[in-house]
Amino acid sequence: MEEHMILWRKGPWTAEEDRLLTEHVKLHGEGRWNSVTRLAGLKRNAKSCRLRWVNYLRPDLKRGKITPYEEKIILNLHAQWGNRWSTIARSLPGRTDNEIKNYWRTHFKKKGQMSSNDSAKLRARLLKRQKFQQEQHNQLQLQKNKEDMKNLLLLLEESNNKVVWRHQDMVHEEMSTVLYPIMFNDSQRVVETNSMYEDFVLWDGLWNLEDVPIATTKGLGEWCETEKLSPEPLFESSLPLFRPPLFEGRDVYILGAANVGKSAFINALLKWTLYEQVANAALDCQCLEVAKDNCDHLPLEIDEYELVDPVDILTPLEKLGFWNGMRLVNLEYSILT
DNA sequence: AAGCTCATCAACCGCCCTTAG
DNA sequence: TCTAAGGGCGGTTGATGAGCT
Repeated sequence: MEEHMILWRKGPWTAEEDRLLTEHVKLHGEGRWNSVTRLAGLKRNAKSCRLRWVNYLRPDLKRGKITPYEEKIILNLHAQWGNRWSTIARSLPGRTDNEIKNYWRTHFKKKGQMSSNDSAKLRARLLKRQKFQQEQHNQLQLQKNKEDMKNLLLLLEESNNKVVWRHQDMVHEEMSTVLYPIMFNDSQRVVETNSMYEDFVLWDGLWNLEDVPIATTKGLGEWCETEKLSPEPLFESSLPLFRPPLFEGRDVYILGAANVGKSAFINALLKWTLYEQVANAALDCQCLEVAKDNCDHLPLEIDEYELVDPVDILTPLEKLGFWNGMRLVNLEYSILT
């Protein structure tokens, strides 16, 4: 009854009001906002107090601009959840639903049709990612075989064995000899199994080999032995160190360095993993850490050093074709989980 | 310099859900 | 079971400042 007689203050909060509210919360904790007015001497209603605390005074709030990485999270989550701002905010510690909502409306809402297109693309991305993850899950049974293969690779590396490549003659010199590993010397092990074929379907979908604009003289389906990788030491200290990518909660990271040559990349892949595993790793991880240096092939803007969604790299690369994908070796990047 | 436009964001509003009595 | 209080959430408004003409 008494409350109806109170003229609640509205509008911007003063420093004194902030101080009173902060003191009150320190003493009594969050909640019971209706009592704030009485106990703290504020002429604000309960909702106003709660909002002020939640959106502005809370000590764990992150100040400053939304980072590109946060923006990508917002975009992805909005594609997934729509306008469920509080749900999105839970994935961004220190950011409030109000802040995210405002950011979205400011930066994306007005783009109208374009944003809906983006949203559709993002949904497609998410579906694609989910598909990859599902594929990966389905292929867990094959994991052991791949682990064996990896071990074999290590053995091969040590014994300087021959590697069989799938070769495509490339017009561009840069692309003339880079290959992706399929199988090993027959004497060691032929890994052209159904599972490998499925893996290639998967990989081919990622890089869209059929869309490679550069002519090849050998058929896409043609397998041939072409070259042996260099027996010299695989890595200098600054060269990339690839670790076996994911698989069910295992740490995944790929550390690269600037000016990494493609052979080093290939060797690294040979040393540690298969392409599709790298692809899955990239798609499965949260972000890539990308440095500006030597990433001019990246299909997105990089400011200094930042985290990006791997999909933002891989999806455009998919359109460029497999060989351009190899340019990833020129990046300094890491995959984090 | 003045006026206008636009972006930004704090704050408010109304609806809804949960919970306690 | 009903009701009111408390609180969460998404949509909207309005003040402010920066940039442009």
